[in-house]
Amino acid sequence: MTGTERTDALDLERQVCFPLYAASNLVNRAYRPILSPLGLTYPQYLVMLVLWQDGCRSVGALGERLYLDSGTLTPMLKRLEAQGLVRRVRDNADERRVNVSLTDEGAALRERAQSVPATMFGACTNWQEDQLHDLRHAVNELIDALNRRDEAAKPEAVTRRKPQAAVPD
Amino acid sequence: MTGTERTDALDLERQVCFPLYAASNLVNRAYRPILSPLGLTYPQYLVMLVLWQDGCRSVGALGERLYLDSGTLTPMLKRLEAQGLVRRVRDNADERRVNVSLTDEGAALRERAQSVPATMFGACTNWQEDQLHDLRHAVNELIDALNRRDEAAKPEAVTRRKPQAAVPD
DNA sequence: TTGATTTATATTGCGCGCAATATATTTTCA
DNA sequence: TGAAAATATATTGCGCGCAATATAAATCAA
Repeated sequence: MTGTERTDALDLERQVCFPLYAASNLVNRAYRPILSPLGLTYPQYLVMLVLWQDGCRSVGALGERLYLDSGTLTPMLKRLEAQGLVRRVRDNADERRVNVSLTDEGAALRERAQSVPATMFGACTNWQEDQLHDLRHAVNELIDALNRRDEAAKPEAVTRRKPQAAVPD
Repeated sequence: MTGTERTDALDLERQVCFPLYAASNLVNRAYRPILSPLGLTYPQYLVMLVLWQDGCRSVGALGERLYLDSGTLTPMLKRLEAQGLVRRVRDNADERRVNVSLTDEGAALRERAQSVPATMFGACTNWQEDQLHDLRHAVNELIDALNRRDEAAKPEAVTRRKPQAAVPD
């Protein structure tokens, strides 16, 4: 109302993706001191979560779970291998694939990681379980929407990634 | 129930921060083809949003708005300067500061950016305004919670960044 | 079977993010 | 005033993310 011409659509406060971007950076920062004693970065921690949960997985399967491609995963997995946490072995049945599995040390690290979620959110006062639940739900719906948009954009070809649907709720 | 010992807290599906991380990556990817014709990356676009909205700002003030520090901003602002979109000038009153302002070209770019939000979310079918609103609200609450946690962690010193409260709703 | 296409991973180059550190300026206060 | 502390930005080094490209293996088609 002050007279200067302003188009609200470009106001930072109107953006939906900026809080997402900022929160992702803040989360990464918050995890760093918690994961550092385990020798892991946050993306590396996510890879370990998948392997602890699913066991041996190909590079492509890890990428589908985490929405990442080989350009990101290959160097990251090599670092985890150099640390002795995972093995990278060519698949005998299909020599194109590389199977990633846990070493004994990688599997053992799970015990030390048990306290990570509680450390992360235990210190986060004033934050209730159901709010986290709502947030997870809302973000997962955005992920679904972005994936549907990608599929709609190129209907005649397979999408670059074929991520499974975001986890329900 | 299958007998293998499993601790749910480390399941990927239980994580709150992973969808945030994945969504942030997907958003960055989705913005790329939209911003590429403008010669901007998504973080650069955010800087331009602040400058279009606030006008001339110091590096530190930009960092408070975007939750970034000089280690990220300085090289980014140099790239924007090399493109002729912004100016970086030492503050006469306080020679420690560097003020960042728009060039004519940078200010003019705003017109071409007007269509960016609609392009981003216009193609996103099945996604309602109020869902985006809820998402923004939920993520902003997490940002506030993480900031409160940081302040609580080191009460005797000023926090590394002093971000203003996340935008209300 | 062979040649073309598809699939899986690796490589290259670039732009973030950020901790740690360095440098220069300003403020504090003894 | 003058030394110490605080403040603002810059630099360094490293680990992502990802588009584009390369390479090799598997599949498909003629």
